[in-house]
Amino acid sequence: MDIAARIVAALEKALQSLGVEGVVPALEHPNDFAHGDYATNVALAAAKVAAKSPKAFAEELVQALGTVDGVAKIEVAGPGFINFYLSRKFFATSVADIVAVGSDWGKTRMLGGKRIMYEYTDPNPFKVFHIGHLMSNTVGESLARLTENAGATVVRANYQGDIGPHVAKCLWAVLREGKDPHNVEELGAAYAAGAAAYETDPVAKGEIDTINQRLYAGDETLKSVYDAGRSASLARFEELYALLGTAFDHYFFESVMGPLGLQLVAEGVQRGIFEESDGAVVYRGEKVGLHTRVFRTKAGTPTYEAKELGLDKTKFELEKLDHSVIVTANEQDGFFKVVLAALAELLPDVAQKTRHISHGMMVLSTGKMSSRKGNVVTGESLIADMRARALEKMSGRELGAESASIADAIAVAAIKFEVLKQGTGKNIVFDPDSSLSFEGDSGPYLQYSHTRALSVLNKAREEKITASLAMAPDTIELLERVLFRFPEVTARALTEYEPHYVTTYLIELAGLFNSWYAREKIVDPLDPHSPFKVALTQAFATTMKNGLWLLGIRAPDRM
RNA sequence: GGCCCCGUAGUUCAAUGGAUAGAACAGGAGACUUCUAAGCUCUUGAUCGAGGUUCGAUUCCUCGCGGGGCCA
Repeated sequence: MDIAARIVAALEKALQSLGVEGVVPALEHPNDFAHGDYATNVALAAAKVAAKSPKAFAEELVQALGTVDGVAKIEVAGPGFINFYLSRKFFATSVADIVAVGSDWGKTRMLGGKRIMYEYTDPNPFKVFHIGHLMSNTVGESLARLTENAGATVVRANYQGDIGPHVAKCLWAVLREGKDPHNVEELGAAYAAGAAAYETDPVAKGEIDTINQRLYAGDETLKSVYDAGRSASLARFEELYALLGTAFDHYFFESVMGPLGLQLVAEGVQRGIFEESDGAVVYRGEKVGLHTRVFRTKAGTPTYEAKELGLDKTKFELEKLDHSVIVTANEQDGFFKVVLAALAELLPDVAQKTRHISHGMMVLSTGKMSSRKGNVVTGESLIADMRARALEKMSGRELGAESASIADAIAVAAIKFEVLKQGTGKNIVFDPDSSLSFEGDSGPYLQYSHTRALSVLNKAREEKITASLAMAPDTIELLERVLFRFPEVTARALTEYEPHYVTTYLIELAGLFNSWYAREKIVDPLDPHSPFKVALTQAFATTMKNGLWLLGIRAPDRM
């Protein structure tokens, strides 16, 4: 039983002894360190039941509590809070645990034995990989790692739109303007041209619609140019996944899901779940408080909705999953509500285990990003910018052959941090001109703190000072008081699908470490506390490294 | 028009219904010639408006205003 559970158990017992029932004691970490390590408001909540003033009741409760192992002091404060101050011994033991557990520090068993699929990133071949995909990848990868951290087996999936109107728009321009389908940049330009023509030129619209039909029909004459464009796009995406630290287990494609979706739609029509309307097939979402969406067009082609049905089913046929999670931007919230409602009627067992998690959008400070307007910030260009700045900053240091790899890690860290520092659902206002920060609250700041700690540990080895908990100073550092909370943070981040709890935690931790580092000489042969300080540094480095891993950010040894 | 999300320092973000609303950036001041200055210390500055629920509201509810998104 961990310390929080011990305190809660003691509180429950004390409440019982005072004859108060039906009040569940909740523990929190006070905002202010002066208020202890844990606090409970249970006395405020129970005062009414006990018919006493909150403060008086809190005093009685503290009397009834007696002592709790690991707690040095219990105090009543403010309007009736009960504050718990943990003991020197507790923290020293905790630091020792972190050092001993190492890379497993922060892991839980919340999802032990479960098999969970995460689908995320979802870029479309024939279109560019833009910062929105970067965002989806960042959020999805972090959630996947948080899930693995809880003991589950995670299956990573990527769903890519290799058929549909966007492909037709691109191919139309490729054929017309003689673009090279092997060249990803030319494909991007072709898509922009096709999309623009589709809106403004009725003739072009007709031609594009025809190409779309031919693609669905498997027209052989389009095959070579289609295949070239598709593989060029996919190869380029693969380079990015490697850089970003994602390795997918499954790749799904819309071209495959189309026929499956049409089957499911046909089945749904027979069962009265879908209905025909004006030649198309729709699902009347109004019956469950939503809106109507089209699942099969008048022309008989499957819509995104139909393909999604096929995809959701396929996932469970392919893998024995306990849950399937789909991560997308929140512009798809409405889409998923309706599709999952239809799925709940069609395949209830699949729908019940499928969950859609959405994140905010990357919003440019200069206006909405659109490939037609040509103001798309691509994943590659953003990473390249950051990499150049990292290299510039590293120029004074001799990092040799590792430089390129370190610069990549820093670039990715800067971007991922920006995404993961805030609540998942919120939009990110991105200013392409003022580039991302390497200073203050930033990914590189976290990495830098970690490398500093490793530097200290290196020096400790040189000076032959080994980590030891024997001589802990009487003063308990704030760093210790925050380090032990790490598993609580990872658990909460997973439960709420909010990686930013990890991010803000790591920022606080790094600040405390850097402050302590500036104040104390850690490696000092003349200081009897030095072995303890080295252990504390080790505990910090371990926590930071594990925490960064959860965010999908590499922790280089040097930078 | 219908539905969904979001409004917190100048800016970008935090805050589990709790105690004095925290950081970072920008601005101002400073220390150190010691394990990486991508750092540290100090400092100026904020809950969109009106009601309601509650012992207590940035947080929950209603209405309004403002921004974003989705659907016809």
